[in-house]
Amino acid sequence: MKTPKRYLISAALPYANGLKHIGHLAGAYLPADIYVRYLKAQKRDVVFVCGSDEHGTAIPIQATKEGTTAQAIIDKYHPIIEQNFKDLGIAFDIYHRTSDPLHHQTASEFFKDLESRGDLETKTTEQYFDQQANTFLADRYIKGTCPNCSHGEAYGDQCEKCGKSLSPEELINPVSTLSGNAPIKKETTHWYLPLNRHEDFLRKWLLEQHANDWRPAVIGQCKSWIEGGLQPRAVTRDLDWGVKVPVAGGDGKVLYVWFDAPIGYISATKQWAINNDKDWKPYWNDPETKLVHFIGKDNIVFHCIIFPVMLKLHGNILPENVPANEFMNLEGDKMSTSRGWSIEMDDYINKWIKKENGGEALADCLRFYLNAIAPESKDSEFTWKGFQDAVNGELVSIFANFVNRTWVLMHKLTKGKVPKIHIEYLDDDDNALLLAVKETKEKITTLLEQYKFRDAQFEVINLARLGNQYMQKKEPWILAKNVDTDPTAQAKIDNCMHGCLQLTANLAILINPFLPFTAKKMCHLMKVVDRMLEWENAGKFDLLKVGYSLRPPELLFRKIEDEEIAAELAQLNANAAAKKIKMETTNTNPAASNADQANESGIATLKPEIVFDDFGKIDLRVGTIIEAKKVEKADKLLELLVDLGFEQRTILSGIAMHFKPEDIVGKQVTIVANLAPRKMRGIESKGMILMAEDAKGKLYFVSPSEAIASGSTIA
RNA sequence: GGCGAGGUAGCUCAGUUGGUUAGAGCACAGGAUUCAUAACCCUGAGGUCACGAGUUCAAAUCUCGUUCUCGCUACCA
Repeated sequence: MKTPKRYLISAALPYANGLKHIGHLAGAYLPADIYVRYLKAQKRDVVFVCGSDEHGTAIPIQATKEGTTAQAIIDKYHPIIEQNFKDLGIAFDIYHRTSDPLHHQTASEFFKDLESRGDLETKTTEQYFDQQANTFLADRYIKGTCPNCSHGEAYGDQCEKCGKSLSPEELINPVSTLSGNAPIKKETTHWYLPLNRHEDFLRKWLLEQHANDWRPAVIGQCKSWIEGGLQPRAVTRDLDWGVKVPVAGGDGKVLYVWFDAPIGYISATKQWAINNDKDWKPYWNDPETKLVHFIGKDNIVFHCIIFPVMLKLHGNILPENVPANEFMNLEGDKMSTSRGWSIEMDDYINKWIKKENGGEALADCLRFYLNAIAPESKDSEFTWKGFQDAVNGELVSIFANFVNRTWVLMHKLTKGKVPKIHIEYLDDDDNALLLAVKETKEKITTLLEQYKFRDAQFEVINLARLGNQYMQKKEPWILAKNVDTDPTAQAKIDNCMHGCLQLTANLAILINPFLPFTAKKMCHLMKVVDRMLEWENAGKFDLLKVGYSLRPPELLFRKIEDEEIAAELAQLNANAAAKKIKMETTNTNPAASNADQANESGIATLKPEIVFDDFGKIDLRVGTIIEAKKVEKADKLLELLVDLGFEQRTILSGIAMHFKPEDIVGKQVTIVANLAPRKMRGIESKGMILMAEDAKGKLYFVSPSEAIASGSTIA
């Protein structure tokens, strides 16, 4: 394979609305960092970009909630996240932010370019509008009951309780978070990216060219999208937080956050170029540049479908690969910051690294374990016990112990110096060791080029294991007892120690992409400069010069104690319990903890007052369910035949998860009889059945207290 | 409901185009050793490859069906 002229490596822009957890780290940042460190050791021309994603609707919402400004929020989290990455050895060449003027300018120009060439369409649709606040409501500004889990405070784009992605239309009882009023629908015009125009391109590029060299999950997901029929996607929103739409008619509108965020990779590159007096253009325009996006699986569609279309239209290069990782779970459950079930990078840093017995070594311990269980092909699971086992059992016992016993022996048996080689006593074991180092280097190189970081790291540990075996076989501590009687003993000791020392130097080079702090410390022990860590030096056995005296032994890592693990587990459970109580007391479902006062804070904010005439428009009737069956290909819909006395109608209701069809036949219910018909799943529904819902999401029919004639009016 | 990815030893995972007794690490058991952070080294035990059919001389691998987990997506008037 031809070596690319240069590389542009990106890691997903973290959203600057809070702390990021180790799942994020394992998903995108750590693999990206390993790859970049490897490339740099290969002396390749590479730029590693990242930055805070600071737009989107969640941030101003959060600001309102916390009584502060959007700017204050991003100004709070941007530096923390940036520092967290630094503390964990994630070495971006630039950590930029999308609120920077340079980014606004870059994103603006990008949009204008596409718009001027007719690559965007405009479309007028109805969107939720808050009359009191006189503004359109972005997804995040609408709250309501989650249709999936019945959580009372789901947002228009996602329910934070069950994590389901939503659209505002799906919410039950939508309410504006600005005024507390129910929103109305109003027309608005937006720009769209017509993905449907690029189906052929995507098919060819993804499904033909990259069918075999991209990860199956990535290709599978893309295929699913393409086969499902590509739709134009809105690229603007009615909002005032973000990059202003820079063309006529764009007043009061900003670029949709997903449109502007990936452009952040480009503006970050520009900023890097300015800082380093370089030209950014080849990194995004020259086909000889290899572009790789590191992301989590939730980002696949944006990076593999939408952004590539944007790049193609704008005349940029396309990603060579998008090695998306799956998710990392924690102790048997999904990681979630809002539920308190996660390990924040910031917490880990404060608890483990910035402690007396911590330090950079503990950063490498986390890197080691996260990479060892990286969810490269399927979801994986972080357990504190697993962390302890991996660190104590492999990193300390195999790797660090080899280095330590080498150092101790070297000081005991060869005066703390690199001994000379006695060629006449070299044997097959010595040759095998050298050969193994060379082979391992090749293996690791191949694995890294294939984004198989977990396997690559395993090979390094294996090489250290081989070192232990080599030393065990040579037994220099036994030979040392015979130095006086056996004239060859010292020579054999020298050869063994020489081999072990050169192996250590090689281990430092090979472990460097994964555990940079450790590699640095090993350089310190060996008294060599960092340049020794260049990849081309791996496989050489003359890295440490004969006669050179090295530093006294020093442990690379400490062991993780049982009590520390127990404390973390206790903390995790305490956090989750605390968050749970908080959620239950602050959200709309007090009944979960106090069933007697179910309406303490109300299921939803009271809707705005209406006049009697408004009410009079609604024709409520008593109906009797005479038939009920499940709608095919729908999980939640029941098709009901309801007798209204004067006629029988088909009414669809989303209650299939709560009631079995046979159990509700004969039930009398309240019907909105004059609601406009609506087609769902191909069946027309003429009316609506009223349901009451309790705090736990359980549904109840609203029925007359005694049997009454079907069709009776309700007022 | 549709689509995608998974289900392999107690745990975490490998298994290339179907080819002898299905691999590794951890954990476990036994042995050996003491230079080393009770570390290392050797040996061992362990799996109906989710389940059921089919294709084949031969299936963890290919086909179909069933089932479970995760993700995306549709349905809630």
